[in-house]
Amino acid sequence: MAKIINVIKGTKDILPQDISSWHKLEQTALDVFGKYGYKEIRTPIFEATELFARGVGDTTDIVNKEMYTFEKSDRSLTLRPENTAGVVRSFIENGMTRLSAPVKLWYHGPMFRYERPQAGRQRQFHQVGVEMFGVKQPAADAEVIMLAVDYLKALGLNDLLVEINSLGCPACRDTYKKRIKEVLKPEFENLCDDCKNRYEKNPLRLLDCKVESCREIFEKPEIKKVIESDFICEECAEHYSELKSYLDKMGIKYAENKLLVRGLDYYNRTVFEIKSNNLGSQNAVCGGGRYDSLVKNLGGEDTPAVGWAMGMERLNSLLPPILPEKIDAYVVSNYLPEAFLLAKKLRSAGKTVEIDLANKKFMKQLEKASKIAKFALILGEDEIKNHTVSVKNLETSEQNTVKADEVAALI
RNA sequence: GCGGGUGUCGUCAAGUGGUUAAGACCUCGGAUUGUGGUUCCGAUAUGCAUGGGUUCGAAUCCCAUCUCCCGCCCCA
Repeated sequence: MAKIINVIKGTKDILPQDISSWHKLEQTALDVFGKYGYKEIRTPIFEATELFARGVGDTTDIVNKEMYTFEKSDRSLTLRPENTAGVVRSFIENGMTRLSAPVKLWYHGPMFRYERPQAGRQRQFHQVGVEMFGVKQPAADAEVIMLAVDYLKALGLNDLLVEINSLGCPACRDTYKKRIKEVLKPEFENLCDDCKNRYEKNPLRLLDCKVESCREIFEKPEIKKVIESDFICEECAEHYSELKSYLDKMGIKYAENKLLVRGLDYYNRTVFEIKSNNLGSQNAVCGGGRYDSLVKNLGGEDTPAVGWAMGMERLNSLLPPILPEKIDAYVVSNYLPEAFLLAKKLRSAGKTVEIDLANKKFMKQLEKASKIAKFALILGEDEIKNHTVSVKNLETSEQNTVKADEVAALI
């Protein structure tokens, strides 16, 4: 035998026995998002590399080490590692700025990141997400979070934790970063390697380091004071508290998490995650936030926006498995032309029908029928002669011989 | 990218240096050429992730590579 070829590391087949859950995720998205006025958008799976460098941020891990990038005719192209940049690109390019705000879009599809695979993390994975453009008020943040919770509820997922935080605007965040860096400067040499790296790249990330020695440093009073200070400016604080009051009024439970930072550069003000305890260490099913400067940074008109994405594989692993359903009927016959005609008629009437195509023995056909179908439709010499079909209920073993036209009504 | 574990049929597995690699499920065939789902009989790994090595002898020991899993980093 020839050597077999395996799937690429970090990718997976979605097999027929698992496809129903995927349909459920997609159908529920269509239903729930539709009710909020979201329209589906499908953008290409690869884009100009520059889109992600400028959109996601060229200091992020995603852009720095996780992208599948290739050259073609002097152009650098990249398999999308996430879809916000692509949707924003399309929003700008197709003049959606001119549409009456808010513009509400949703998508689902494969994303690609070159990471070490483990539970809940693949190199090709799928996301479903929403983006809302044109509303700067915190009501938009609230609705988008509400939508996420609604979607999860519609899937039967209630036992999840919503965490929120505000990163402030670029101005107040920069001040905060500077103060953190200042107060930590004398301790720099004592930080772990990861933290030294974060110190330069993303000081906000320093705060949730798990290394003991770092934790001790952050516990020092003068440092703790800076870390825990409310750095965000008045306007941002108001935006944040308004969001919280909406969530309170809607009965959406959430926890505030000051350490919630998120790794994509484009977020400002609201960020949030939805977590599960049943996912191992990759415990976030949903992540998102506000990104008011992204449209402008990508060459569009200054347009506020907010959105989120969920990992569909992670959602799937939280969903109970869907058992395969039996088909309506299996035609048991060694008279193929007649069997084809019967099946065709029933399929037109909306039934799911299969036929034995291999001319197997009667008993084998019936055995097969009992495994996969609710009814066996026996079509033998006698039945054909009399234009009848013997309809056998495979659960109750009841059997009736009826006119061929009457079969559809019985199954 | 770093650290730890793992890998025997389509699936779940026994086997820890000595001749033909248990068993179960699934699949297929027969008992059973018009009545199934129960039962009974039979078939199915010249091979143990892959490639080397040690040995008279390797699924079993050693080395390398790969996979998947777990943790870190990061993220959905």
